[in-house]
Amino acid sequence: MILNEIPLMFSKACEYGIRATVYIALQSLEGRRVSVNEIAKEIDSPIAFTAKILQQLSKSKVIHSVKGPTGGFEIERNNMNTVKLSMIVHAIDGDDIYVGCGLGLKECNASRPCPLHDKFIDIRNDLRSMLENTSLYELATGLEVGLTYLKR
Amino acid sequence: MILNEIPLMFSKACEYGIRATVYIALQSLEGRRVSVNEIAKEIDSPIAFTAKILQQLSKSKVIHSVKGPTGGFEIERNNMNTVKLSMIVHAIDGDDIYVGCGLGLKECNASRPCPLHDKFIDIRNDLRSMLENTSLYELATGLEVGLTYLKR
DNA sequence: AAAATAAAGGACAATTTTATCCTAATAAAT
DNA sequence: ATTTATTAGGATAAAATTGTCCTTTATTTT
Repeated sequence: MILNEIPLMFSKACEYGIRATVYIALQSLEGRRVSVNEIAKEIDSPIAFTAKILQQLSKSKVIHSVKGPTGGFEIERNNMNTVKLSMIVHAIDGDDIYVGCGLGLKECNASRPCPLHDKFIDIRNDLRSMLENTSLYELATGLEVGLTYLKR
Repeated sequence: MILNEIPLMFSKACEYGIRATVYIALQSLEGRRVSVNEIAKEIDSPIAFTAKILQQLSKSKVIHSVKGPTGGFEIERNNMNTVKLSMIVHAIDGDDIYVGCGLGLKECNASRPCPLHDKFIDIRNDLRSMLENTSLYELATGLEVGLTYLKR
């Protein structure tokens, strides 16, 4: 009898956001613009909720949107290298990953640390550098080559 | 405008659970049994919610409870070495930290990985070994010596 | 035995996150 | 110009998590 089912690292919104963005990047590499409907189908996510997240990513300039027929979402080839995972996470989940205390203390720092402070710093730094060093291009090309998947 | 405020690693329940358990361990080292009321006050958590979490930890044998006057929660000195952080987390949040996919895919493994699979494995392994190797005794003594804090 | 104290547990309320639905705005195609 | 396809955005609903309250059970003290 467990109290919670916690997401591993990201919120559901962020999981969908990352998967959607990677899918958009992949299709943009082929010169295709994609609609919310297609995205939701291809990454197996709830359509309307995904639309909200894409709205947010569009406002944050992570992806680009075009209205009307032939419209949809896309990412410029150039941006795929500059857009890092950290930007997607930041746009949706904020920066708690960078600043929050693992035990939820408001004031937790080197001079007044929680019991896990030092141990968390190491793991968080690893997570942060992973997020900051992983580009959209890298993720999209892995998909393109058929090495990775976005569904199931 | 951010969609979510996600907890860094653990649910609120788990944060309270860890803080409470460390506090109980600290007091048990002094031979004191402590009540929910005292615990909630000392770790600055909601009383009734904390009581629920302690119930859960008691059922999972992480802590020991005694009813009636002079009752309360305690942890045997011996158990402080065998009880690792991982057990507390497991009792409250389950084992998603160990098994879940970072992008929320149901089927994500070496032969059918999500785009972040490999990168996540490294971080998760670090997190797991930290949780499995950190004993309650270690955390409690840090507090005892006044090096760490459970409030604010 | 009765009173008092503390955990256990059930019911429920508040908040947050996830998710849906509908209308408005925009822009292309006809 | 009208129709059509698509994103933007507001309102609201559902589900999960967090939090409270009250009653029951166990145990000690008087």
